[in-house]
Amino acid sequence: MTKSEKNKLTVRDTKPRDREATRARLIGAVGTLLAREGFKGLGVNAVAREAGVDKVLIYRYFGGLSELIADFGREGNFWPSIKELAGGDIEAYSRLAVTEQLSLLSRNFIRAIRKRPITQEIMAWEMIERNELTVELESVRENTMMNFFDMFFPSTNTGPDVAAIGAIIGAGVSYLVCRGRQISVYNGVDLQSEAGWQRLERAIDTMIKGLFDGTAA
Amino acid sequence: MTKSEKNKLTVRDTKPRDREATRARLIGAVGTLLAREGFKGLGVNAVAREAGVDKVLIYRYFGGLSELIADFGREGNFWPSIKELAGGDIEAYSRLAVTEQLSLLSRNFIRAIRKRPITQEIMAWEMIERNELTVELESVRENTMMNFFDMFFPSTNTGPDVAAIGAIIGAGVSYLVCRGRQISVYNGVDLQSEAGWQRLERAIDTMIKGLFDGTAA
DNA sequence: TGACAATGTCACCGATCGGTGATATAAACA
DNA sequence: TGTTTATATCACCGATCGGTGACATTGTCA
Repeated sequence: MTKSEKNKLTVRDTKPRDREATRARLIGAVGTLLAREGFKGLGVNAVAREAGVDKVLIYRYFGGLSELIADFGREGNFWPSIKELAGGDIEAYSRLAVTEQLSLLSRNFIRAIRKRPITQEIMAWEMIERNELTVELESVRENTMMNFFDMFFPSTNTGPDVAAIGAIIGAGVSYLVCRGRQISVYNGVDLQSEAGWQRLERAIDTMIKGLFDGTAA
Repeated sequence: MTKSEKNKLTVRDTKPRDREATRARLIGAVGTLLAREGFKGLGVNAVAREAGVDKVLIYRYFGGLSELIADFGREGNFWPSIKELAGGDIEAYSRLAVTEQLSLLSRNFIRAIRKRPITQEIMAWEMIERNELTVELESVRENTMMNFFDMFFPSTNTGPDVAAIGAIIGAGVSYLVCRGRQISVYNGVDLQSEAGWQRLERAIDTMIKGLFDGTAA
């Protein structure tokens, strides 16, 4: 007896027929898989297997894996908001001195990135290829960061180039957080201990403090 | 007539029998493929195809793709030496003031990384997985950077934490260089123009200058 | 010359990939 | 009740992957 013949005789046990629930299962599976395996094993077969659903439903309900991933990207809170970066109270933040603002921004940014493993995975994958998730994160990030800097540190012709400095520090933090997933020491700093990250926070504070002391305007 | 039978009748045109040349072709193919396609398409089939050689020779001569990649890693000049980072003349570098030393280090580091596309590719891939190439680069980098900082900026209990600051800036530069391969703007800074990189160099100089001005020792 | 090792080519294996057509089942509706 | 439609499952396709065994060719050495 072939499998086809057997199929016609046996009774299939099917999932409850609920399109929305199935869609949700698939979207959830993308997140689970991304957190557990990373981007590398994110294919139609793997996602369907993880969701406990047939892969053809990915094509039927989303059009393909790209669109499914795009839907997943739209649902997530993958990048900190302006409010989160400001520490929760934008009004209070705006009344701080510039050095305190930058210092607090760095601290909040570090915490925001460190507690988002999926964001770390996406940032790592941004280095390799562009897909629906990475372009989504790219645009959200660029908009958020630009709005934040325009709002609190409008560019002037005098004084330090705060945007460029923010780029260096933001990029450095992003790199070190992602890197800390694989190695423990970078340039002698422990990336996997709280002590190491406090060291980095203090170093950033030192740099920020120096910017507006002494000679600079 | 089956292919096997046909094989026995036809005369194969073979490559010159030169083990070392074939090894070199394979190692070279890894570099070519890495530069053109990146890590993603780096498999036994692709490498053998690129080298114009049968893939079984990868196993016979190297034991596998891992060992081949490791051999490739050992041959390359993927990370700048202390001398290159110091600007070519270690003696002259050691006589500079600390701020000039750090400023020059940053500038040389940026140039060293920007002109090494394969190093960029490896750094990007370090975020995703650890393999023979990434661990090779990791250890070379950590040793070089640590030796450099121990040699010129021995850690003290007073003054700024130069190692941590170097980690932030080095990581930031690494991130931005790799990122510039995919996108053009990060936090408002153009990563694909010389003007953008000059902006970043100036921003780094500003930060370094502030460290030893004013209050800090 | 003949035996043997080194070098290179080829066919094939099982696994996995993205993708699709046919079919079974349940729910909705006439 | 019978028909239709949406939902879910399965078998299968061709391509590619890493990996291996069989075989052809060349060079070496006794």
